[in-house]
Parts: sequence; structure tokens; C-alpha cells
Amino acid sequence: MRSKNEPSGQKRSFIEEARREQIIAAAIETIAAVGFPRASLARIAATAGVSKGVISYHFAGKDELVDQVVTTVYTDIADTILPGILEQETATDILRAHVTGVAEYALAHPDRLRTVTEIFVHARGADGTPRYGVVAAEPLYESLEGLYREGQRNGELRVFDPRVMAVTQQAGIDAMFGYWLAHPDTDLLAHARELADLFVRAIRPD
Amino acid sequence: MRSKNEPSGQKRSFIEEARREQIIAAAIETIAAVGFPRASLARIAATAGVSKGVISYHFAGKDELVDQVVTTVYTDIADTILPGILEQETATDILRAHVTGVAEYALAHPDRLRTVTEIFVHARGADGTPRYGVVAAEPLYESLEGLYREGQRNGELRVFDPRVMAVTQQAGIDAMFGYWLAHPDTDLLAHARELADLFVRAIRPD
DNA sequence: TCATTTTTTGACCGCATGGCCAGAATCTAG
DNA sequence: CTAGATTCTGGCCATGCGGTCAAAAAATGA
Repeated sequence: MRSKNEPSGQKRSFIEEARREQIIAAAIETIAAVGFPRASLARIAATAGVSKGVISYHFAGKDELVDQVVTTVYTDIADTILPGILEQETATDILRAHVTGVAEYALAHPDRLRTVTEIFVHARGADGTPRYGVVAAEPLYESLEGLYREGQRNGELRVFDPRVMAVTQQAGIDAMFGYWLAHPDTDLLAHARELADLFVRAIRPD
Repeated sequence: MRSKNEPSGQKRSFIEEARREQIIAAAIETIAAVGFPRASLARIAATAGVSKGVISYHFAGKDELVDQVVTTVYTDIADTILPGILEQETATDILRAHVTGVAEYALAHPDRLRTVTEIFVHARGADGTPRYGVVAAEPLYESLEGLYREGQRNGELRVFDPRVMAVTQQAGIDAMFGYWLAHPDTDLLAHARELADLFVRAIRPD
């Protein structure tokens, strides 16, 4: 049975599903440990304790494996921090919940966040262009913009450029995580609170 | 004559200096065009119109070439935008001059900014750790912190965590440039003004 | 039990990389 | 003009990569 992105028609066998999960987990562990450029199929296979060919057997190629890693981690992040965000009422509270939610997830699962960061930064398509670059962040930008616009409509926020703020907010969060990776002794949650403060002051009415 | 980082004792010959400059220019052009991971010595040599061995002859290795590229570009950036920053009086004006200065440089020399961005993101040492990562940004962070602290001392700025703000400001500038590269039709200077606005509001007194 | 299918292994392929080097070409002094 | 130093070329090397494959091993089911 050749592996496919979607189990079209045929269901995936037991062992097939288990192996895929195992290999995805090994990929996350390996990428977090040695970085994306050094996470070769051979290294990932060694982490999983299987032969290199097994990965080729269960995944169409490295690209599909990386796609599955991204999907797996992002689903997990969304499932973890979305509930805390949805229970907020105001745009300001949502912003704070977003920033601190990512920080809390980073503390609980540093490997997963590091892995998707590595993939976003380093993964490139066959033509050399980024595979998950700025384009992949577009839905997130639009989501943040919607939040800002609602706040502007009801007067909770002042008038500003939502796109610039969305890009900046996401950049601030990414940089917070990157700085913490390089300086693990710093207080990530304190950084998150301070960062949220900066953003709230930047967009509140005069 | 073997090449060295510093001309120790012996002066560098005429042709040596010319070739080094030519190869550095070719490296900048190549990295900006195809990205750091694809900018092999062979490609850079082809851009320069010389044999691959020439690079090995004039530089100790790829690492030294990349170091020279970074030094060259950073010196140029500093020479270009520092004057405009130094003539400002207040911390707020300095911040605005910093943000818009980088934007103006990006418009004038997109290849150079893109190249150092590529190098900072992708260049790794033999052990896989980043060669110009967060650690390399430390002097810049300290410089920004000094600026903030001065503003806090004389009451121009409120009290906030200077390190978090420094990390965030630099991240916002980097993201501005990255977004512009992906969306070249957007108004970079307008983004810079808006970004400076966000930052000024984030740190001004209540 | 035993034939069939699924899964795994380990060797192998083509390719690109950074670096090396013998010899040719070029430049420079005496 | 000529001898020596400098510079350049083009081919070569070892390494690591993603991917493929025949054959072995394991699981499955009649």
C-alpha cells in the first residue's frame, strides 16, 4: 500500500497509522534537537529506531512528512490555546490571552514550538522559495485584523493600520520565543505580560 | 599568498584587494537572488565570472567570505543611517529615525539588506548552531536599552522592561522588511511610520 | 499449515556541496 | 629577457543528501 496524503477510498491500516505517528514524533524530536537543516531522513529514522526506507514507505517524501508535522503541531496548538482565547470578551483581553497562551504552550511543549519555527524558517520548496513563509501567515494576519477592526468599530481601540499591527504582533511573539530559546533562564511569562502591555498601549484610544 | 582575516604584517596586494571586493559583491548579489542555502561557492563564482578555486584562494573558506559580507554590509548600513539618528534630540525622535532609516536603506539597497537577513537566519556553524543568531543582536539590544533608559530617566518615557522592548522593536523592523520582500507593492515607508507610531505609543508616559 | 500480502532492511544511485591541488597562465623584478 | 612569485583554471575528492530497490522478514488469512 502506497502512502497518500488522504486515505482515499482505502482506510489506513493499524500498523500504518502507528508508524506514521511514531515517525512524526521522531521528526519533531530530531528537528527540535539538531535544527531543520540537519534533520535528514537518516537522522530521523535513527531517532525512531527504524531503517531509512521505512519513512519512504509510509510517506511520499520528506515534504509530506514535514507537512504532517506542521499539521499535527498546529492542530495541537489550536486545541490548546483557542479555548482560553474564546472565553475572552474584549479585544484587549483576547490580545493578552493570545500572547500569554503561546508563552504557556512554549513552556509546556518547547520541542513542538521549536520544530514548527524551524520548519517555517528553513523549509523551502524545490525552487528555493519558502514553503511556509509570509504567505502561510496570511490567515493568521486576517484573523488578527478582524479582531482589531471589531475593536475599532466599538471604540475599544483607536484607529490604526491593522495589517502593520498584525505583522508586528506576530513578530513580537516569534521574537519572544526565539529570545527565550537563546536565553532559557529568562521568565517567558513575564516577557509575555510585558509584550501584551506594549501592544495594548500601542492600540488603545488616546 | 594565503589569505588571512587581518593583513598581519604583509599588506594586501592590489589585485588581491580588487578580487576580494569583486567576490564579496558577487556573493551579495547571489545570496539576494537565490537565498543563502542555494548560494554555493560554485554559484557565487559563476556570478563573479571566475573559477571556483579563486574564492578558495582569496578566502580561507566560505565562512570567512560570509563574515566579510556581513562586515561590509553592516559598515555600510551604519555609515548610511547613523548620521540621521545622531542628529535627533529626544528618545522618541531617535526611535522614529531608527525605524524609518532602516526602511529607507531597504528601499535604496534591497539586495544588501536581504543578504544579511538571509545570512543571519540561515548561516550555521560546523556544530549546527546559528553563527549570527540572537547572540549577535546583543550589542544592538544594549544600544536600544541605553536609549530607553535615558528616556526613562528624564521622564520622556514611562517605566517598562527595556530588554523586552528592544527585542520587540528589532523584531518589528525585521518583520517589516520581510513582509515588504514578500509584498513589494506595499508602501514600506508608510509601514515604517505606522510601526514607529505603535512603538512610541507603547512606551510614552500615561 | 502454507500461500499471499504487507512491512522492513540495507545496499545502492545520482546529485550537490565545500574544499583541495597539480599544472598552466600571468605578473613582477632584476 | 628571464627567473621566480603570484594568480587562475579545471578536474578531483570525500561527504551527506533524498530517494529507490530487490530481497528478507513478518503478518495475515484460507
